[in-house]
Amino acid sequence: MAARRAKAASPDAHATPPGLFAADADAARRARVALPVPVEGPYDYAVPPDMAIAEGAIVEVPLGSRHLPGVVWACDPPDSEVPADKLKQVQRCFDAPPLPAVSRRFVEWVARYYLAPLGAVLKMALSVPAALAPPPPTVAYAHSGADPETLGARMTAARKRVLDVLADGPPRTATDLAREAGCSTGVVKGLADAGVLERVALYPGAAVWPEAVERHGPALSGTQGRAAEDLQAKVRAGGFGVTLLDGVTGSGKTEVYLEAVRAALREGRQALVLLPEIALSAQVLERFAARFGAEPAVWHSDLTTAQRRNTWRAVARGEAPVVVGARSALFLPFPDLGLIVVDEEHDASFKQDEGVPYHARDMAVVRARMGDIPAVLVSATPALESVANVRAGRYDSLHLPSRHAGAALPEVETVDMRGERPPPIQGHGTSYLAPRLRQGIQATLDAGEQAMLFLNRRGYAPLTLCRGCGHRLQCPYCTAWLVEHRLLGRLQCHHCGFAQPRPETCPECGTADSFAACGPGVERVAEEVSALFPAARVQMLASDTVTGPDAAARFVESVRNREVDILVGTQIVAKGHHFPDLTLVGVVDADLGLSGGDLRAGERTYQLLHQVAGRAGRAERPGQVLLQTYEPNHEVMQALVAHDRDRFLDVEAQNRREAGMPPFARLVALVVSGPDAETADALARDLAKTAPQREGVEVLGPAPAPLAVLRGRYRRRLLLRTRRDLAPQTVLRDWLAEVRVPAKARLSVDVDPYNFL
DNA sequence: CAGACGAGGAAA
DNA sequence: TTCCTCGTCTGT
Repeated sequence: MAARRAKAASPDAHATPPGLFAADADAARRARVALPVPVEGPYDYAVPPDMAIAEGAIVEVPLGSRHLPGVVWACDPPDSEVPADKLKQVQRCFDAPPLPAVSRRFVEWVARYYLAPLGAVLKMALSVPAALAPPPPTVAYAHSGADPETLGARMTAARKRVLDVLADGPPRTATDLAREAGCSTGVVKGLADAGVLERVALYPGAAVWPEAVERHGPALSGTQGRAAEDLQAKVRAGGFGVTLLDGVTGSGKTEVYLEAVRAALREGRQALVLLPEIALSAQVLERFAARFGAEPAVWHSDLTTAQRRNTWRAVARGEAPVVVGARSALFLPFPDLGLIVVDEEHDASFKQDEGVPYHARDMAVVRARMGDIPAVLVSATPALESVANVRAGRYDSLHLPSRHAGAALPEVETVDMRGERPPPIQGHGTSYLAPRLRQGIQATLDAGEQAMLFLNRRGYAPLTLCRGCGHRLQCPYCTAWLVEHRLLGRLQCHHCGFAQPRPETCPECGTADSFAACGPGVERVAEEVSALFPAARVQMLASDTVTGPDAAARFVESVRNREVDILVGTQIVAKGHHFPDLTLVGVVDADLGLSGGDLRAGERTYQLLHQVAGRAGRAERPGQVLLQTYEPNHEVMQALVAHDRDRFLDVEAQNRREAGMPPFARLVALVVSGPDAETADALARDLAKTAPQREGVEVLGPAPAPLAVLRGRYRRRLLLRTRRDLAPQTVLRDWLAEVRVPAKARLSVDVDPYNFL
């Protein structure tokens, strides 16, 4: 209130630009500051009289006993209820670019949509505390523009070389110039002292590459060219719109969207390309670099602090034209973003599982809408959500046919495991490879080609049981079996990280040496393959055996160089590596992803197996794919065999519509957890009792979560389902306002859940 | 989130 | 009694 009066009393208050304080306001000015901590809303602070501040400014404020960075959300908020004597003072304003208005509105929108505290979302946008202090600029040297002769500067051969080197290029450091000119740094410094060169501040950051815009990529085919032109036109015109760019591997979709990126650069605007975290390999980045002639700025979870700081600041200053990043790149402070591309848009890893559970593909669309710019979603196997949006006319679509017109499609067959039980191998025991798959591998080896076996299950065996009493080795903290990892010599829980060595005796009946490994993991399949094909070189690959990008790159090299005959791997072999001599792909258990209560089980299995199948054969060499399944008539298998994605999507859409499931309805998952079953049950019951009752809204559950105990906490699930045209957030807010969550219990809310555990 | 604070257990 | 761990609370 005091602030409002002060402003009204100021004679030229009306002349103050919106978002700025009246310069001469003598009463206490207030700033409403959003903090990167999960408090419900922004807090108000007093602004010292001599401090200049505007909305979006990043400031330092005290909170409790510590000092935190925060973002000015509003200047002199008219509705402040906090009494003036409670206000603490803004300490200082960081010398960093302000958080752009679009970013602020975006943060706010994400928080409201996912029912997350504003601060929890802001934290993602302020993830780089070190970036707030200006980095010490590097000193670089540029032509001062003065004529050496008028300055009376001596012109030695070395000095001449430095000037020549500098003539065709940007300012550089003394070290760089000296190296290029083949002299000592003293020469460069001498020129600067003489006034021929001037010292300029060079901010470390992502490369700026003006020439990239004009660099031409490979020639595009007719369809590709038309698609590229369509996207470029959208980028040039600006304005919000979403386009689904859909085409199989080898259809040139990357080249097409890079043309759109180029158009954004030509407009002088920034472009963001989102990729699933694991796809951000050196390989992919090299491809971008090759295409643009310079490294794009990169953003993912394992950057060093220095890289993070440099990239964040470069983006904020508008100096990073292209950012290639994982989902969190969405929260970078782009001042003038002109395009967002989401590659592999169907990939489930775009949904964040912990913290604020946002979906980066969906939020990319929201970010595009707020920035009034186009978004492009790219995939060979688009998500049903995206396809439904195209069919409903909300998104445009561009389809790219395969460059090799069907020739590259591998032949996909099912191996019916009901009829083709794998016979045990002499002296080895259970087998997981049917005779037909074994023959296929043999034929591939005979032809001098490579084979790959895919099983999306790490370790040796998913279950270990006692032959004496039937006891199953379980995680002490989770409702889950311990997975044997024979290479590591221990049993692991894949949910909480618990690990123990394999016990000597059964903890239940005490029998020694009584354990039996049940079911296959990649390690076990690799073992079997080695026994079946002793002459072949077998390589096993799983996320826990390949550590870091270096190991991955070395591995790719070894397969390319024909140092491996048979490759056995999990998920990580599915992603786009091109192995020209790999002609057979065997899927050990194609049904693996289909069980369980996941509404997208079929869709995901299709996407994964499609991607794996795409590893077989390339261009001139036809590939073969064998799917071992107990359900050869399942629509997923049928669609893969017939290469009929659209029919699969039709069936899947029909099923979802009939079941009243997304994308034809909205879901919010509520997971209740507590230290014991009673606490969890009590809260779940309370929630059920107060469940909203109205048209188009439905509450399913409570039911024990599939992982009924996780990390020692007991879990119950409820599911809120609303009609597509209703906002579940409002319903949920009203509902949750009625329920008191006891201190030791927790309630987590997941809007648009993808994880049904 | 991170620090401050208080309850309850083990060591002394 | 003290010290420490763990869990709960609070922040303008």
